[in-house]
Amino acid sequence: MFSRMEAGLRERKKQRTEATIAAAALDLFLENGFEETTVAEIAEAAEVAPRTFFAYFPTKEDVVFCKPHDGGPDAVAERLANREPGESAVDALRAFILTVIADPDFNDADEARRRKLIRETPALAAYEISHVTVEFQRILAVAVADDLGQEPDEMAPRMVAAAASAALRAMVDYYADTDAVDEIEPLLDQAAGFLEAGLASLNER
Amino acid sequence: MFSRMEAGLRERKKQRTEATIAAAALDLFLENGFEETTVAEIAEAAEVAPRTFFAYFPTKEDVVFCKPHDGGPDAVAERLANREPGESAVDALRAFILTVIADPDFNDADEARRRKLIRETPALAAYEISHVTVEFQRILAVAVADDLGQEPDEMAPRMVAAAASAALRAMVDYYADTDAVDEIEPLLDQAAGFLEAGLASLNER
DNA sequence: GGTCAATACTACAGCGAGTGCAATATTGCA
DNA sequence: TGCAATATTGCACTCGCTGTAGTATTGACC
Repeated sequence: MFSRMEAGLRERKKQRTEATIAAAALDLFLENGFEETTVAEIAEAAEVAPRTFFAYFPTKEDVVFCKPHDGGPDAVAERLANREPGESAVDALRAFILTVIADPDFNDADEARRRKLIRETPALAAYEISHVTVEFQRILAVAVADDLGQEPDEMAPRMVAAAASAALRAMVDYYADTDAVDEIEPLLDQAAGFLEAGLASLNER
Repeated sequence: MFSRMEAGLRERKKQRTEATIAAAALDLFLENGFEETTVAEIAEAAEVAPRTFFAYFPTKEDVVFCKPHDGGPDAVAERLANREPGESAVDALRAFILTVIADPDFNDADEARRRKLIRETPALAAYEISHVTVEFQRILAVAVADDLGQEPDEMAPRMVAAAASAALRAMVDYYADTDAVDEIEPLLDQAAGFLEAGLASLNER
């Protein structure tokens, strides 16, 4: 009755079903491609009715972005919110990214293939850029606004957050394109320096 | 026979049909919303068969982005390519934007409603961000690479281009949100300053 | 252990976007 | 006028996704 049951059988089974569907979907996507895989096929592989897929995931795209790992929005937000008083938002972000890419989960082979799939599938790239990125910008804007002593909905924080988000994305893409001929840390330093310098210019007014 | 006929009757009629479909679509979108409007309805309004719609536009979204006006990709590319030797890419971009927003076409009421529709329709915003923006970044990267004496596919130009694109988008969104309580020119100056300062930091290495 | 309500699952019917294909109408040119 | 190119259409189909209503499972309480 109380909704605060630690883990009812029902709840656990739902989670297992969700995980099964997600795993089946990812397998098929990686094997045959995202567009080439049909929801009916995923359902069959997961041994559920096609209709059930949509009880767990609102769209076919969502199943690729349901992972709570690799520094989801909440993790960044927390790291930025709890940063040391002297630490700038950009520094905190830089530090956070370093911890994320050092995480074994991030360097996992399946995780790498998943990111590759997203990058190479227009529909997934579009989804990520217009869902994940927007949320990311909102979080960044809050931290930057704090640094600047402004509100998050003012021009400067939003602009810096947008630029930072785009710069990081460009960095990741570059890293992926060049297949790690460069190390990522200097790239990150460049990006951080770029942002800090821009921020300083905004502060000078 | 030669494809260099100035304007065959056939060609002109095709253009007219395309314009008719686009106009009918825009009208319906603005009246009833993008999602609420069906391709069948558009076709009916334009007096063509539903199938014909897809002979002119690959998707329902494309019909919103077929305008050659408001500084399409080619116009920016040309302005950046033909800039004065002393003029930086960011300066040229800044100047270009000023001419665009001064253009009567840009301040046209229908054009404003079209941009509003795009901003407020998730599917259209996603389309724009993942088609228009990507192209825009490519163009910017070329110009920035020129300034930096690097290749367009290197890290710094791509990052700056991505940041610039995002910063400008943030600026436009801010401008739209606040409904022009601020003037746009100071905002543009802020954005340009931000980018120049960041660029300088990349150059110092 | 049996009963009952909540809820997870499923089948079915249907909508809208988008495509391939073959038939038909229109157009430009000889 | 007649012919070839091409524009337009109708049709049948796939796929993502939704509403609805019926069935099965589950957990709590007796």
